[in-house]
Amino acid sequence: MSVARSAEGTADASPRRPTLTQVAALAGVSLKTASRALNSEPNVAESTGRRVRDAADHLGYRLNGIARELRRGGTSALVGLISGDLTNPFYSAVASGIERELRQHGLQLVTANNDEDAELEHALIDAFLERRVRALLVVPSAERHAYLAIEGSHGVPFVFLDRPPVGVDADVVVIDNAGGARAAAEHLLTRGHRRIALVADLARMVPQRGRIEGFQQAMRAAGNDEWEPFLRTDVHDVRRAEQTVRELLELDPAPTALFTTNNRLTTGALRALKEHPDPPALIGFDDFDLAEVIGTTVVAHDAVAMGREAARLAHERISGHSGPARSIVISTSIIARGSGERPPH
Amino acid sequence: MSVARSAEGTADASPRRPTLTQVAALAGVSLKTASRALNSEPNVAESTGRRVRDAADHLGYRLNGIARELRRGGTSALVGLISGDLTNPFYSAVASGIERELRQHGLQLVTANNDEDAELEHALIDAFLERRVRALLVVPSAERHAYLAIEGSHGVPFVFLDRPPVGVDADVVVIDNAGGARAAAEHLLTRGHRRIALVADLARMVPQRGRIEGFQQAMRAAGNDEWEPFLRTDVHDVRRAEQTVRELLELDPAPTALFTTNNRLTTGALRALKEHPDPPALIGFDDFDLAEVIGTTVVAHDAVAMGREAARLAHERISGHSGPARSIVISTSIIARGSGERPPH
DNA sequence: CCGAGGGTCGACATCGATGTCATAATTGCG
DNA sequence: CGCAATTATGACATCGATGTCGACCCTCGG
Repeated sequence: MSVARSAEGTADASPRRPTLTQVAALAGVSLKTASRALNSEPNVAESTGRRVRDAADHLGYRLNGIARELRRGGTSALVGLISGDLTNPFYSAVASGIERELRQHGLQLVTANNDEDAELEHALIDAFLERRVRALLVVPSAERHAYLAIEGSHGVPFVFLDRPPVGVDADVVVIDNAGGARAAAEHLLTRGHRRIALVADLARMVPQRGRIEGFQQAMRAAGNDEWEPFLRTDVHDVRRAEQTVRELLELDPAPTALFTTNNRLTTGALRALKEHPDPPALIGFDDFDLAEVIGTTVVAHDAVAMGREAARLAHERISGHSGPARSIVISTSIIARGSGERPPH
Repeated sequence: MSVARSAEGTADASPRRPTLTQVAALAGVSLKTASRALNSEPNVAESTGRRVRDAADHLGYRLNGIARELRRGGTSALVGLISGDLTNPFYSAVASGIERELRQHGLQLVTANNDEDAELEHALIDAFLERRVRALLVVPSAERHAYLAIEGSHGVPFVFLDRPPVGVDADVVVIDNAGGARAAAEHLLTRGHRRIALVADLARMVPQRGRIEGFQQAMRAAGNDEWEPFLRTDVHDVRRAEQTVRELLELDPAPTALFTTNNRLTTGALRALKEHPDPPALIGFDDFDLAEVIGTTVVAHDAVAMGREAARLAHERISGHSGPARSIVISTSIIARGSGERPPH
């Protein structure tokens, strides 16, 4: 798989954009003086400055940021983000947090979707590095990132979000997956549930593993093994989640509670439970807009803050901070809204 | 308000990234030959090519896209998107559609949030133009865009989404707002509703006006004026929507149906109706993930397609298409899920 | 009246790549 | 075998801006 390195393009019957040289010519000054005037540098006569600015306005001149960046050291003011599809509210919340934080530092966000494909992700990283991004934020799909090792030494800071990198030492911001899952499990155990179904996404993904393991720990600590027949992993989309939950509820005995390990799976579960006469208790990982309306108990966390923190780490590195890789953990909290408090039956 | 033009930055104890000159030196060839080898141009001896590639690998060389772009005509492979906050699923769906389409053409998406502020929007547009984006996609907040007129003549294509530009002639992709609203109104009228509340966002925004007017038209056509006391506009956030709906329901007589003109307002309405014993009928503009679960009737449209179409138009312009401004209308459809089919009482 | 110092301004090199054109080495063909 | 065509390579200009440095003019103090 390859990412096109340059856009195709033909066009250009359109007039070329004026350059600083043309502005200077029109104003009757040298290139350098025009540059000084437009950048408000000192030692430009008042009248000269005005002539240059008038000429620039007249021509519709706009500085060429590419040329400036090249001269200034071949590095742009862009920060790249590689994540999954933005229609997933988790990713868009992260992107939003990043964008806001970057803007405060005069940096701009470039986004790309890795389609959860490791090869595409690698190609996108290459493309971003060629584009000389100042930093790269990645919600990785790839299993290994050893190929990035050399990058660190060349000074492009990487920050990983949600999933730690494998084979590289880099800053990372993750959610307290195990803690959140443990809390959810205990929430259900406390209310007397024993047959608790765990519906999880791809077990190869680290956050999912964390949630599964946190849940297991809590069960073990409570001496409960009745949940084990109800473990379902590698459920990756809404449809399959719905189907999986339907099947779980037809078992005999059926589970009296469900824990779904991300927003997609929770959506699927809600569809399956929609017209159920006597629904099991439900807790979902990831909060969502209408959870309050539906009355869904969730393990909430602040995805926007996650993006913000990642951008902050990146900015610190850009500004010269060097030191060992740092790790930030975003805490979780249970928000009880009813579904998680239904008793077993 | 101003957008920083270049990132601050100090850093740089880190080794500088190797240049093509260094690769060439290590391989013992000229700069140009190294360039040819790495770009797989013809007329490079097999052995020379290998030496150059080895040298490049050895140094961890990566092409400087900024320099290349400058040489290639001072224009990048970036396309800018300026919209509202990505945590709003409408904007993130649009962004997702854009990103997917652009990627197919080797273009990359740069996003910025205008915070629904016209001045910031203007500054962002300036910043993007300096960065020499190939095209700019805008979900505008600003009331006027006449200041862009000169840009068109300099060849940076603009595409406006959701809201048509004012004072400029440019491609645009909009939703069939009036049609969707009319359909919603008729849907309710057909079921016998007369006292129908209209809860709308800022009336100064064109899409909102379209929805309000479509609704009004349908009411007029049906000879119904009983809805007029229940018109509420300029409700801009979830909290106020919830409050507004609560107030509406306390009126005597109360409306028997509600039409909310975007996803935020629908969310607010759903909160207000949450524990209502005898809720009014409800139709919301914009579909959402859990609408099916909650049973909310909506005026749906395809926001991802909207982004895709906008990106397509932009790409056509980039590729040389010139011609009059085009306008694409995204159609809407009512998805009946129960809430909109409740009878009056 | 002269030299120092500061204010204006311009010539030229430079960032890192690619395009053009010239040159040397090789091959091809009659 | 000799001359044209082809291949392989390099020198140099170039994209559009900014940094360096020096030239010039003016004012001011001694």
